[in-house]
Amino acid sequence: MLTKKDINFALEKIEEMFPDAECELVHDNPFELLIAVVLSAQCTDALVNKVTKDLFKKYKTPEDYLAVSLEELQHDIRSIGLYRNKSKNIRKLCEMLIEEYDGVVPNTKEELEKLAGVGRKTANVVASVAFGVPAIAVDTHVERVAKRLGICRWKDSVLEVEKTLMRKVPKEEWSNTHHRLIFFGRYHCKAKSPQCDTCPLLEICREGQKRMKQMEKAVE
DNA sequence: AACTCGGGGCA
DNA sequence: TGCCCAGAGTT
Repeated sequence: MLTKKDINFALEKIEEMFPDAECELVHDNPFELLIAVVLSAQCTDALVNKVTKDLFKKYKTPEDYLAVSLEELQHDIRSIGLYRNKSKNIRKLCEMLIEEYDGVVPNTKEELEKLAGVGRKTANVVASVAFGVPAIAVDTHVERVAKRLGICRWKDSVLEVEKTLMRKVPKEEWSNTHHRLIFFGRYHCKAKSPQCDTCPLLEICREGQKRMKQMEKAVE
């Protein structure tokens, strides 16, 4: 298992690789960010941004999403996929915001996660990006990277990955950490083709060293 | 713990 | 043209 020192080394190296890693979703306010992150499940930020560019001109408030038919909302977000579930969740989400929070997006992870369509990952992203709450959002990229590097065990659940990261990373670095790991996972430590041969983290990476040894054996 | 939703991106 | 995916809800 990696030490805190190793992880700090890894995060510094990743920051050198991706100095401007940050949330790529377009958002002018917490409500728009919340909608954008809910829509982003299982599709790229670029695709979400393509949809929200027009969506946010048409829908400004929770009331706006409830003012149109479900079919109309589905049509407006259809190009991102999973649109039936997401449109229903957004309507429910907006109802809850109006009922329980007077139309204002709550600013804690706990309150956010209770909203429809909002899981732990979405709650953490919104809390940290919109409200500056210390949080580490663990998506498939972060999970894969943490497990490959050896920050946690392969069998760990997403929740365990998050807890381990929070334990081993200083709190003031939490909000930066998930963006760094997401970028690293997306562009370098890819699911199918990790680029270990050019990776600055190789010296501390459990999976990377294993792969390089296999490469050497294959040559012999 | 496994299954479902889904159009778009990419090999 | 077929495979996979920046999650969350349901069973």
